[in-house]
Amino acid sequence: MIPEALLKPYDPAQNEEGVYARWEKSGFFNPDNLPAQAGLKGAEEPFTIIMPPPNANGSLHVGHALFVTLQDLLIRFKRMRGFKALWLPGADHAGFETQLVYEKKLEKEGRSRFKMTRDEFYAETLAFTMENKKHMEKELRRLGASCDWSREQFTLDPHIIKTVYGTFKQLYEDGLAYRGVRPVNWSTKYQTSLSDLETKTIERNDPLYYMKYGPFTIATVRPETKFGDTAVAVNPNDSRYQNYIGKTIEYEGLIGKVKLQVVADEYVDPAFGTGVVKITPAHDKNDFEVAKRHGLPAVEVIDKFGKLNERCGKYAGMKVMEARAAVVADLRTRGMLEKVDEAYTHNVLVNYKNENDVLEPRIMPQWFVKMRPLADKAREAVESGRIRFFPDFQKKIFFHWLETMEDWNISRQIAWGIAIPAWFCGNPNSRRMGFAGEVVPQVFKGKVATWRLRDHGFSVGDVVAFEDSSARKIFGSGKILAIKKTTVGEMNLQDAKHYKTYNTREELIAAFKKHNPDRVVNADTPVWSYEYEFNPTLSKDGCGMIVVATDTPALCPSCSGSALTQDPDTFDTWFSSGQWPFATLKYPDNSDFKTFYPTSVMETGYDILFFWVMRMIMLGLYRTGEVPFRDVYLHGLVRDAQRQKMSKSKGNVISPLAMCEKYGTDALRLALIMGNTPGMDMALSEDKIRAQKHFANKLWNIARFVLTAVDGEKPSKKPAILPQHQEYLDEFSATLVDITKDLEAYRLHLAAEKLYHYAWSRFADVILEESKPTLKGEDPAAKASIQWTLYIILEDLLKALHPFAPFVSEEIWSLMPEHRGLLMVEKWPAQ
RNA sequence: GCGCGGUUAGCUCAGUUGGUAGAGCGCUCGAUUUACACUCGAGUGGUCGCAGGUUCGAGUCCUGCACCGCGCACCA
Repeated sequence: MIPEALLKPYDPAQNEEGVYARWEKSGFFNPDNLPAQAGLKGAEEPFTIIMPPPNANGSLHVGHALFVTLQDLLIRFKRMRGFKALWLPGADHAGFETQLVYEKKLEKEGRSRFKMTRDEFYAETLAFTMENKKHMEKELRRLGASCDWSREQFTLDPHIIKTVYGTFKQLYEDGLAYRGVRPVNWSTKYQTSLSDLETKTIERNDPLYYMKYGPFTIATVRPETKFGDTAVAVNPNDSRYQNYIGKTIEYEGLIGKVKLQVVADEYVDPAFGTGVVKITPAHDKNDFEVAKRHGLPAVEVIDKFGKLNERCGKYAGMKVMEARAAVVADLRTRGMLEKVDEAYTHNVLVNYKNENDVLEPRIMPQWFVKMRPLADKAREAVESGRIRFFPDFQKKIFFHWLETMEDWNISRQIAWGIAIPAWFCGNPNSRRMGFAGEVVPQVFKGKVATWRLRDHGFSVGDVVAFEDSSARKIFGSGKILAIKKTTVGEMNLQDAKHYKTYNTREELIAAFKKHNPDRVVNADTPVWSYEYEFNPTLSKDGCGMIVVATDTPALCPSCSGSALTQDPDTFDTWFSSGQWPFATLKYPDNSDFKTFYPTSVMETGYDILFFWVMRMIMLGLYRTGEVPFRDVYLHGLVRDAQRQKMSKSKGNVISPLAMCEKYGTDALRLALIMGNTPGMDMALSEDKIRAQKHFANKLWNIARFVLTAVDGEKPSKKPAILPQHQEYLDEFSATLVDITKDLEAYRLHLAAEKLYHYAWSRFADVILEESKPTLKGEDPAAKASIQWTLYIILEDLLKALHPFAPFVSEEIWSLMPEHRGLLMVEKWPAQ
């Protein structure tokens, strides 16, 4: 008998939910339950994919559908090949991004996070996120994700946080995480710093102002920062300005007398503007670098709200653009504005999530992770082939990035995230400096020499904390008595006790170099010498100790038991998600970690190669000593039929769930696989999805035809097979071997296309047609031969198609005679 | 500026190691008591961006150029 269901047309929307429920109920998504059935390898060899946790702040988009399709394809394929296949799902709290989404929601309701307490805001965002997480999980099921829900993780789960804390503590103790005062990308709108990756540059038109600076004219787009100038710079080879180098210029500025040193630096392009640059180290990254090279102080003039501060005289309190207009107007009245180039185009740094949020470079105390040592190991892992990239060319982009990378700012001033496990004794911004000499339990006077810019800005009379050279231990506090500038060449060898006592200048220079390998040190390197009075108990404001711990420490271990204040900042979400592979597997002791790590494949979009993949490689290698995954498969972006980026505002968004309802999940999945080359963007149109719905229907009808041909019975034993039919079987076997090779080599699109063409153009259009006369004919031997052949091919075809079109294949399988088990755990039909 | 891709049929794209140019959609003509009209058959349509080179043979390998896209770094 032919199953009645098969006689009706195929209706994916009606079948799919039931099929998914059967899979989930079977427990086979959990690799621990996989049967050691005949022919399987006993499900012992692991195959692991950690799912990139979708942001739990909205609906799944077609990009999510793509990764679900690709990863589910790989997992189902390996599961059928007998592997202990684990696909571990998760959800991401997505720190800054979710905060933006939630703030937008608040804005619509006429509310603002700045009018809420931090805890209120956190609680509301958490509730919002957990609600979205539920939807998200439902949608993943709708897409057919055969992931192990029993192992699902959320980025704010307590054990994840514990792992993240452990990594941070280790980085801190190894000197790779440090609290530094360096320029960061500051968002005045959202009141947080952002990592370099969270920024983008956009082209903008701003007037270029030519202003008088004493004897010079200087071109700038930011005249309002002039109050933070600490020098002017020229190119050392610029003949026009040779006489000024090293001199100090003096002139009457807008808010009083200005004295600026003239320095020579290669950074200055003599061909641009007038060849003279104002140096504003506190509000420009390049200027900061120049300042570092020449030992110039950094003077902050813009506060965290983007307003000019008290150093700016009558301009204090004005916002940047307002101040710019005022300064320009005043310069003009006083004849200090030479000209204005209105048609000047340059690039400005903005928030990558909001182009209207122009970022302000500011020097702030933040947490940084030293990239160089981690990057070198990551590079080695890829160069040696321990991590492979698919497609291979993506690794060149990866290498290029590793070369140009700067230290990673991992602290965010946002509420929605994992709190940083650092505690300050006293003011978190209390200033610290290196310590000279031995620790002695009594008051004494001494000298310390340092050239690190982070130690700048001290004045006589300041109370500072003294730390050891590893910047981890605080000895006590001191009061600065005098500050003197000198150079390494002029330094008294005994003054440099901070770095030990040296016999020769070469030894001293070598020690400086060792202390900071990133920097060129020679006899001209500027050094500050601080005379101080050290007092181990002097502690007006706590001792300044920073405690990094995985559990909340009680009291400061350094000074006499002062209370500690936790760092109010949170981690960059990528710092925690960078640890996702080993954190989700519960490093280091859980059996999951031991079984499934290193994982097999990391499948994700090339757009987060740097944000995520690179960080996982670096942090995974650092924490576990092993690569987090062996293969990286990078897919491209899904664009619309005209290759335009999909966006709500353009109205060209294809909603994956709507497509599932309309054409079936299999159709959507097939459309996302076929014609999608690894690492390249793809164009997706509704037409393409519709075409794949036709394919699913074709399969349904193939099954109906074959089952009709065998009268609904499985042929009981193999008859003598006619040579022509044997050819059909051999040809199909060869196709399956070919497809298997494609899948193993991540040529997923080719595998799908070959199966499609075999099923449709070969099996249906030729073999089934050719079989018709035999089936109707009078030769029982030939009939038995073709019946057996058709049935076997259909079985294997369904198995091979299952990873690509899991729903329709499983549904047909369930309608086949004598099939009790699930197709998803059948043995793959080729070696 | 540095780096990475792309350029193949009207459109969107495949083409794994060099061996007679492919798919889907579209278009034209035809078929029909059919497993399937969500169908079948036939056809239309390409000097594979340009110029050289290697080779018996190049869409595929090498060199140069052009255009498009992306990433990084950016001139105040």
